[in-house]
Amino acid sequence: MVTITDISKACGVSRATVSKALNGAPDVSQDTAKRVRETAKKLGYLPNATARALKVGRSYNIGILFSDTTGGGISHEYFSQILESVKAEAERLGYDITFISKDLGAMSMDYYEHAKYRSCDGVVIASADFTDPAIIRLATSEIPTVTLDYTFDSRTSILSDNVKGMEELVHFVYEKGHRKIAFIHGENTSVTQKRLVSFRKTCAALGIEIPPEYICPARYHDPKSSGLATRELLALSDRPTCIFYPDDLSFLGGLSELDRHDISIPEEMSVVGYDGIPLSQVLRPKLTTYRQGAERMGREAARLLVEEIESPDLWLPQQITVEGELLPGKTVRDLPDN
Amino acid sequence: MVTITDISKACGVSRATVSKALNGAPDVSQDTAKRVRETAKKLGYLPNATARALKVGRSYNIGILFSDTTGGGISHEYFSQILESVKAEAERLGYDITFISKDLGAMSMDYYEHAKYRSCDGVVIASADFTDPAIIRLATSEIPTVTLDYTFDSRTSILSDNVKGMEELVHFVYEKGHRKIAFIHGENTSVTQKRLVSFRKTCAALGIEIPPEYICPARYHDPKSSGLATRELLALSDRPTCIFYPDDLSFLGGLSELDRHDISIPEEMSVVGYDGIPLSQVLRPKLTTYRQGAERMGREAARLLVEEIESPDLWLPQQITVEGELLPGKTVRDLPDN
DNA sequence: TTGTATGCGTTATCAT
DNA sequence: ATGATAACGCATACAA
Repeated sequence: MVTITDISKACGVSRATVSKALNGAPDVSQDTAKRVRETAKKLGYLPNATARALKVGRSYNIGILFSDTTGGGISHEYFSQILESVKAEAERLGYDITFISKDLGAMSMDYYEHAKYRSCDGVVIASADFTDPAIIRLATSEIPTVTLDYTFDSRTSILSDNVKGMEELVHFVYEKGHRKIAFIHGENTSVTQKRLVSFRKTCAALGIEIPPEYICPARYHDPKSSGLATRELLALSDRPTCIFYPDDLSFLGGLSELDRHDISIPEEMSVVGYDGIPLSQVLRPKLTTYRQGAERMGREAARLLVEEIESPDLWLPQQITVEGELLPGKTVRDLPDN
Repeated sequence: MVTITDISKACGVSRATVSKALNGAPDVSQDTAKRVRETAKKLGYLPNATARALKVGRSYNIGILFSDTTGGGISHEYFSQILESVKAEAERLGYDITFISKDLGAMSMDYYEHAKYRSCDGVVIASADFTDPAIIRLATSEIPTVTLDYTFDSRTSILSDNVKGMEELVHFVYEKGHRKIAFIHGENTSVTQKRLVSFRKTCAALGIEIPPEYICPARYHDPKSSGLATRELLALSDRPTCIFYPDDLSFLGGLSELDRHDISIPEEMSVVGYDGIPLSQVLRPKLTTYRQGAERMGREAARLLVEEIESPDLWLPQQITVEGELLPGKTVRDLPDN
């Protein structure tokens, strides 16, 4: 391994001077600076991020946290898109990405400890159970964090615009003539609350009354539970004409159930998803859904985290809301009357 | 930050003793060991991976490389599954995962330099253009590497069993009575070569003759190019009865094209994919395809890499082939005669 | 069994 | 403009 010592010997200057020259310090002559840079290149010198981190107390390394509890793992397209955009933006800003998890090998540590252990300059919490004490510990620690789809006090967060998304979807199906709309929702999280309230509020504003049995609980990214909810909805004496699913993947559970009852989409039942993952637009008929701005969310998360890391004195927590886009699809039928 | 110095003061012993006690060295009394561990816990001590890495020359950090050139990005399900399993196994063994890329911030470096810069103990090359000089440099360097779906000389690699996969698919459609089988293949890589040769060999063994115009070039994970290839196949005077696609995603391009010609699957055209990503089993009709053992591939890659890192003297390069599984699906029609 | 001393590669402070 | 020195936190060879 080539170190600054090697360069200093080759150039006949001290290690301090080499370090300065390499970092563009002003108090070194043009001559030596040039000579140092050239020999560094010639010898194939690479800075050692580990040594530098130890010395300067900054690792230029940010953690990213995906806990798998709610099916929010990396392989879900929404999250893999976020991962990809966080990674791209962080790298653009000179930071590497490392995964933060519980229990590394034999050592048992929680998220906070893992992040400290690796000297992460900050952490993006991309998918997690925000009631988990380990998550709370990290998010309320001295380590800069940015959360996605959840806000901690005095912390930066990036929020998908669930209120607007739900509004647009409800308006869309309303325009098509639907008045009997059922809503299958995910676990009780802040995201769910926002969507549910927005759903109710928009319906109320449009003068639609939603009977309680039209609101069914299920779990995110779990087709099976949405299938069960669908079955219950189909058993009602007064069936809805349109069903909202917690997310695109969950709709697949509903799809199987509707198949089993020989109910065709959208002729006999209209359906709506959420997320707008690529899969949804490949189904036939194309799913009517709302695409979340995952790419931009990841980018903003990385950008704001690095801002906080690099200018802590100028930093203020902020909540950024990222709008999505309605994908009309073909799964909502035009109702003749109403 | 709590360091071993803090513990040594609190316990009234030297830092060396603390270090030994914490690492379970034999030459420290039960008493002090216990006292040290307890105060460490009480003070909330966490080892500093950076300092340790600098000292011992091991970072317990492995790099993972996804270059996006062939659509092999993280958000493709095959690769996100690999990422997830590499991560899980590495963490089980006490290693963290860092992404390796080109060009970190202002610094321009290649993959090898990035890995050195971060002191990675090894790198898993999961998806890459293996003709890229930067990849070759990394894979032939002194850094331990494991490659997926490509073999470098005297290096460990994990290979999906493309020969067997293609064999099984050809036999499957042969049993269904198909004799006129077209094959759309991806870019010219070693994977493509294996699949193509296996396709030809299996057909020959079954006594099927494949006219040259039944073999069409396209690109992996690029529905558009497979759509074009499909169009050409449909324009032939003697159409095939079954089309093999380079991968499940590419099949979607063929699907659009078949739609445009009002050709129904499988009644008027049978089709076969490759990869067996979850998406393929959600399509209707379910796609006939071959699922690669992505989860196991990632696990083996991490396991063998760590073996090489930890026991370089006992290490020998090896090629591990991971079998997949045929998913019958519903897109291959039973031909009445033949 | 415990402690002293040293160095990993780098940067920062302070002389020169 | 340059260099000597120390320090970041840790682990280890060696002395006590």
